[in-house]
Amino acid sequence: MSNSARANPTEFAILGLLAERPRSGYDIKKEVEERLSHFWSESYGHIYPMLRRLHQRGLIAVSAVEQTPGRPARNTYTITDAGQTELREWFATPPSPSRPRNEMLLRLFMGRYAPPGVLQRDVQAYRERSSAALSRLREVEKELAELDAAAPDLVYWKLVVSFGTQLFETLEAWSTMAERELKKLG
Amino acid sequence: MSNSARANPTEFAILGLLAERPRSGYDIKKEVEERLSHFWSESYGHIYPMLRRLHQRGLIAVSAVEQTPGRPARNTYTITDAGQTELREWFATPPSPSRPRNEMLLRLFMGRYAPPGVLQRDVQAYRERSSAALSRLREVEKELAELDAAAPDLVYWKLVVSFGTQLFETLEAWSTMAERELKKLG
DNA sequence: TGCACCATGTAATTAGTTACATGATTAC
DNA sequence: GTAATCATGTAACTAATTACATGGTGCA
Repeated sequence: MSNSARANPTEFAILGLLAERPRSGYDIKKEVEERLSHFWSESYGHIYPMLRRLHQRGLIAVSAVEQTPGRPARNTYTITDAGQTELREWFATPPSPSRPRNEMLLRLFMGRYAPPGVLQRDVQAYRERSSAALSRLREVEKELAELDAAAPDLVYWKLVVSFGTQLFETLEAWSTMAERELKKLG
Repeated sequence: MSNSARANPTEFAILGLLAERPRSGYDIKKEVEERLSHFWSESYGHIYPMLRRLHQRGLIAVSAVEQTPGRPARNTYTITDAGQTELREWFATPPSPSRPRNEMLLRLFMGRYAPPGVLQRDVQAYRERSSAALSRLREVEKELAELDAAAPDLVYWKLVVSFGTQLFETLEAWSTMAERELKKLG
């Protein structure tokens, strides 16, 4: 109902994080990077204007918290009841399947025009990123295992993390194979 | 060198397809859908303006081909030598890692706020899309197997397709598991 | 002295989608 | 007759990034 102009997923990423606890714009960005980075991303240039919009729409409240003197005031945003409602209503409309855009694969598809060596480097970099993401997620997995089994988020977080580990294992394996194939070409 | 404003991958998707053979804007869109859809996407609203820009920069040439009378003329675009050079130079700058945006996972991450049943439907839809993509790619795999083994593109296309099959197998498996877990929650 | 981090935000730009507009042909 | 496909494009809009601007704190 609440005629939100149009469901922008960024809006809900923010609302969802604020539903956990109040945060500043800076915190939100950090949180996205630390906990959502394997499936989500946001930039300051998107977060700050969006916070203002959410505030105008009454979905979040702001409080300027003075910190240790001299430091800039921290704007802390809290989700309102209207925001809670909006968040829950978001789930009613199914997610739009994202149109994929994998530049590395585009290059590989056009491999015929690539100077020698380039694709091997591309794939290698891809593998390295996949491996790094994988080790990071393995750590997260351990952290989750230590959480209280009754935590209401645990099931969901485990699913999200296992998505990541399975995905990056596959990407790592594919990259290794692809590197080998490309090397054969000389 | 050729000071291209900034490397826009869409530009190279188009240039790469035109390097294979001359095509119309309509053809390009179809080609992207039929052959690149598991890792790339383009819309008319992006392709047509981009074709004009590429033409202005001398990277492609146009010829209005009259067809059966009454039909609109088909604008056929051909890559120029400058375009060929540009395409090859593109490979010099490494691909920018795409920032991920998976709305289904965002919803799952915030699963605590979801009304019952919603996430199961989300994941189910995700699995169905993965399965569909997988069967499509299996067919493509068969088609590739029948191609001339000496075709210069074959190695690259096989790698791209195997990326897809391995990816979607993983996504399918994960979805099946996730559906089961979510069902347990009631 | 300099770097990393804390902290907020705006401006300019690009990327990219969706909706609109038009109209013929072909196959059912 | 009606739906799908062929075919081209523009206009309006939204999403989102990058670069810019500012300045303090704490640590090595």
